[in-house]
Amino acid sequence: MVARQSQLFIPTLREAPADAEAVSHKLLVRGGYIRQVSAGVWTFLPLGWRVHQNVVQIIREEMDAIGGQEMLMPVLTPAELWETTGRDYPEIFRLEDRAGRRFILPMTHEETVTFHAREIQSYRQLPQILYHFSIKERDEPRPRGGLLRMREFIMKDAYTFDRNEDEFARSFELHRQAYHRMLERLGLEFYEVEAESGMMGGQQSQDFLCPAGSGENTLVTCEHGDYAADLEIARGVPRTPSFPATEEVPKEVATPGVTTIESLAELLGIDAAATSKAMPVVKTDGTLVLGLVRGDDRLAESKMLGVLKSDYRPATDEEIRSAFGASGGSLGPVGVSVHVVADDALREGQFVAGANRDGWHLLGVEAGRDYAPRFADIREAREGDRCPVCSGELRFQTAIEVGHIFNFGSRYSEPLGATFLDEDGTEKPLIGGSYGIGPARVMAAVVEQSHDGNGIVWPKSIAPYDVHVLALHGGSAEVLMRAEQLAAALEEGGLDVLYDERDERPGEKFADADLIGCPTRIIVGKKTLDDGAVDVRTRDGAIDERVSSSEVVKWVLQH
RNA sequence: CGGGGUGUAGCUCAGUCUGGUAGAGCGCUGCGUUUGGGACGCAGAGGUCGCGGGUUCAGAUCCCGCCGCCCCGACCA
Repeated sequence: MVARQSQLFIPTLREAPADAEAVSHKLLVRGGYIRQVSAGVWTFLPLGWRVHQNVVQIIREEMDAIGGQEMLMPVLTPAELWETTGRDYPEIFRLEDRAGRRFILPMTHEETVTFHAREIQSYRQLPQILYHFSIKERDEPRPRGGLLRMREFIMKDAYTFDRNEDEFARSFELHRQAYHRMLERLGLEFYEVEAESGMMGGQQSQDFLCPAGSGENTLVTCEHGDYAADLEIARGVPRTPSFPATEEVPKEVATPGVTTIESLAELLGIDAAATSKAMPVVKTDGTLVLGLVRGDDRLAESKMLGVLKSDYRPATDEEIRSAFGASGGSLGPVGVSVHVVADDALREGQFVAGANRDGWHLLGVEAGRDYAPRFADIREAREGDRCPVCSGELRFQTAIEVGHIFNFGSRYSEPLGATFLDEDGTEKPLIGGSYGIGPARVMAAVVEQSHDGNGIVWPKSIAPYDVHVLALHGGSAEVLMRAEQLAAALEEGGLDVLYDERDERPGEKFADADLIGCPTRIIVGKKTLDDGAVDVRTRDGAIDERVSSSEVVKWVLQH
């Protein structure tokens, strides 16, 4: 049935809501796609739900194509299930039923799916690919940017179960390829990057990032296209510092009142890159570790997390004082008893370092000679770095993480006792993987990448309607009749048609059509009625031409 | 959780400093004119000024407390 715009709930807005910042947030609200109910909680209005469903369908088709089996797991989940695996995150919503039984609203379904996977008995039943589209609840400390970070959202999460890591690698590869296919069909520019594995220490963990005007990730790519990574783990090659004269042994220099790299470099008249910066941190087990990076670099927290294999926090002033005998601005690696993790950039050359004595620094401090660190890549890549593969220039872009796939091994199957009997007769835990993608974030990413000053430019694959027919009737019954006939004929041809027969002025209809952003627009008005034609134009502006009424359906189907 | 901002009509906002009848534009309803890029005229509807307490003859406005929302940071399987 043709969708008659006068009867639909498409509340378009002339102005963007005052609290919107991201383009996708503004345009989706203005276009009548979504509305906010509370912080991070959104309703998909009819138009928005159509797009969401289109995204879902593409994901579903690609999942089914690799043998995925769709199912549905519940939101309401007994708390014990999560207690068994020891996942205890602050962003989990908790609740009780009337009898005091405790439940959680899960943020993901590893526990539940593994609970079911206990019914897998034999290697003969492997591998398995199970997935569902379900609502996730996360008590996010700070939701933001419309659909970019929500507290309640729908995610497609898939789970694989395999006999061993080799078999798992095949399941993982299937998903990688499926993700590439779905994102291509969704019309997104995306990069698959190695993801931060953090505390969970997944062996394989890939993120799918879409460059966008807004987003929470920073995508680092090489100008030559041979390197892409999330900033959190990106490796960049920093410039070579210009070093001052070398010293036979570290030489003390008075630096009264100097506690920042800027003032240190200025006082000594040297390159900030020829200094080092000490960051004392304390691991969960209470051990103090000194992180050391070049003066012009920043410590990359997730890299440090990977190196220490433990959560950590900055040391307090008291801890610093008792371990180094000096305060924060004067710390260095020479003569200290704590473990030193030095960034790879400090391997070669002599650097200025704190002397562990307030108001003093050391010139000519050389790793290996003056202190024995453990070297690691712990610096955050930054503008001006060169590509680690080809030395090309690195680019930094804001990006949206739309998907994440990773290996969770036996992280859940062991505690939940999901084992199977292998060919050799031994009982083994299932090897699992998780594969998530958020249709709402996909929508936001598409809008971020595909819009103009007037509104959204939907790709054909997920547009709410294929064709937007505008009847510029101005009271003319004949124009209305012709437009209706055309809309019906297009539907007949298998297209989804949004038919604007509202009693509005042309300018308003054009503006709304631009905002809503259907790929093809057909304008029926008095102007073209006489020569039995209509005006057809594509939302991306590529085509704008007059087509004879009898040819329109064919035209649209062919373009 | 720290920092900043904000809350007045459906939307965007003025009014708050300096207390005294609650406003504008857009939108909405009716009638008329108009009709290929957000028209015009006339007549109308619509607000416990986020919530609670206090000061005052009088509070949108001053004071105290709370809440919502936005941005930056922390956090983010």
